[in-house]
Amino acid sequence: MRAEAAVAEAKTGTNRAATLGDVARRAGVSLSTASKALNGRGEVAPSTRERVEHAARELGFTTNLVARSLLEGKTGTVGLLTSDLEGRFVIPILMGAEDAFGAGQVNIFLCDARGDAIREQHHIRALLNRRVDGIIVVGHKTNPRASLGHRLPVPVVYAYAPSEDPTDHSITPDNRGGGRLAAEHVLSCGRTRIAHITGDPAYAAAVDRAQGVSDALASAGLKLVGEPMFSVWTEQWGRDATAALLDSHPEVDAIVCGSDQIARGVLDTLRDYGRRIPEDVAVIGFDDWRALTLNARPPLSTIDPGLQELGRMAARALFGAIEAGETSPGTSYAPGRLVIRGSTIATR
Amino acid sequence: MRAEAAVAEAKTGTNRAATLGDVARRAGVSLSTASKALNGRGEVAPSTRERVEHAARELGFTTNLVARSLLEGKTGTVGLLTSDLEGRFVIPILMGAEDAFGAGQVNIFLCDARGDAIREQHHIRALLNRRVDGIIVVGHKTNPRASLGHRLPVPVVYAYAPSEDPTDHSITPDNRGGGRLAAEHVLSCGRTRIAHITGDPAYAAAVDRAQGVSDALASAGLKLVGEPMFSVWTEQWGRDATAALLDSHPEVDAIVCGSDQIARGVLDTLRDYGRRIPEDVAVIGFDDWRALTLNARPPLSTIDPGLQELGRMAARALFGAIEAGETSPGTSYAPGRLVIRGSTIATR
DNA sequence: CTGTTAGCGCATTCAC
DNA sequence: GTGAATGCGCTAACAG
Repeated sequence: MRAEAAVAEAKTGTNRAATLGDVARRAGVSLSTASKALNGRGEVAPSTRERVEHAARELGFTTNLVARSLLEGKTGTVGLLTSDLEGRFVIPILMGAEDAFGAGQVNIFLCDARGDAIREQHHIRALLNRRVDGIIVVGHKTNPRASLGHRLPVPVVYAYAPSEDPTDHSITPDNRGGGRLAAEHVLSCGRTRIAHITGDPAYAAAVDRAQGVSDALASAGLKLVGEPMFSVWTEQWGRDATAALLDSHPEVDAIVCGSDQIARGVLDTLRDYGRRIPEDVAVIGFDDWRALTLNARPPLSTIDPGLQELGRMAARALFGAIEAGETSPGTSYAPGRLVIRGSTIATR
Repeated sequence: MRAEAAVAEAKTGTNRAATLGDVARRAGVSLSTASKALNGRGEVAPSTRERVEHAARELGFTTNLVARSLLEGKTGTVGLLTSDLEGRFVIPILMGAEDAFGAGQVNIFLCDARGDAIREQHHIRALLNRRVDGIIVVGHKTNPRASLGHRLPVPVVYAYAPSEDPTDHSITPDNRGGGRLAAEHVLSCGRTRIAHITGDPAYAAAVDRAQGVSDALASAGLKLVGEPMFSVWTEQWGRDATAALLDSHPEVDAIVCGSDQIARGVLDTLRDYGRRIPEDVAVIGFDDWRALTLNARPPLSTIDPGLQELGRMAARALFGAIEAGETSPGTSYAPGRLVIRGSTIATR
């Protein structure tokens, strides 16, 4: 028998956890008085409250939220449905949501659909059967995704990947703004011959960031050196693309990258070709993936997409929707933030 | 009013979700018959079962697990308490646990204590109040951690970081075995002048892996070139350590690294010094952090610590303990796996 | 101020 | 085969 069970048995005469009834009996009051005393509702004589609290402490009583949930019709839980946990984007969002909720006594059910629609449906069913108060759907790309529809009995907020349905509430990173920030930064460093190497054009993130870069250059009356170079999100591509770029446009003095991984590859090839960073060529990444940026040579300037804040925003939006009984439609954008390191401004 | 509420109202005459009572009424049977019909318990006439199922479908009835939990005294939920979500170790473990449980209709509450003991206590309280059936505690280092004690009313399994208390049930990576695997591999490649560069000696993982490396060399009648080099878990240290190593022991023909990050730094310095990899020096990492290993030049051989499997083991252990009513004491080790890539065996 | 009563939604006896 | 009654643990009216 587990130790606690023994304790409970010794104290209550049974081997189950103490209930409010046990507390009431021990304190010599009724159930409802005990309830009021512990929850601070209604008028209870200070002396009784004290007695009840004492009894509760002695029995190790903790209120059964399952029972309370059944009664109140709200559970104080939400589901977080992700399509791939492996992706590193989900985690900061999850952390943000966790801490926005954490304060408010909400607990999160985590479900990973592994990118499979069937499994997603299955999880939604399970969450609804558990009577979660709301659901956050986190995608792994910023491309709009299918809506869960409006037939669900609880509010839904879409994070990272916005819903295709504009009447849903979505929160997604401001990639276009982030691209603009990156380009404006290298412009402000006096660079004028700027190239852009980025990832898979099937990702909205790649396209949006590239657009932001173009916007910034256009505002400065400039154009990109060559065309934006789209391919895959890897260091390898960063290396290869840079070699090609130096061949065709040796005059380049800054490279804005679509991701930190690509930027790492870019740095490698620049070194191999004897270009000094940032003196000859400035490099800036995107994502602020610390494991990559902090250890680069030199440390990589980048755009922090603010995912944790995005998670907080999602949690707050969902919370508001739960209170209000419905979500407000529309897409919000989580702002990115420029992080300057040695790859754009020389350290000394 | 949300769409679903409207639906429910149209169908049941109220704006709440359909209950078993609604189904029973609509099917013209009693509550208990409806229950039996839907759960396949007891003897129910095929025709009435059909009628009940039909009614349930029409009303969009889904059984309320909160009510069932209250009744059965089990919730089918478990808590996963982690001390830092940022660390990349937690995620695969979480995934493993999710999928081991997923099949069995168990849902996971995720809690991040951010490495703070107060917050940890707070989360434990919350989880117990929600009447989880068990808890998995995931640490971010493999150093033994404080036990939650045996006074909890539910079983606890410790994953990654084992409990200090040997009567708890813990599952942790076999780092010593992993170190051995790594060293045996480079030995099998014909290397004999082997060095070890690794991370923070305050981490049991560093010490255990180093021990495994020594074990393997000793079995082969060899000794490490120089002493194991301990410092921090960064690429920067990998680079610096390698430079020092090549200075003091230019004859080195293999470097076993304590992590993939360190290995990446090692590769960089070897290149800078003109050593060919793997012809002149073989390099092997640890962790199989794909973002780092696959994009290294050449791709990095490494040890996959099997964290997802560790997560599954933890989930199964917890599940067993829940059924049995108590955990079996002891520490199990999740085995690592050698992953061979181009940094130890030349590709062609 | 305190106690009695009535459910929340469901599964399970036990009679019929 | 089916249904009425009971209770899981709790809170919220109400009555005393």
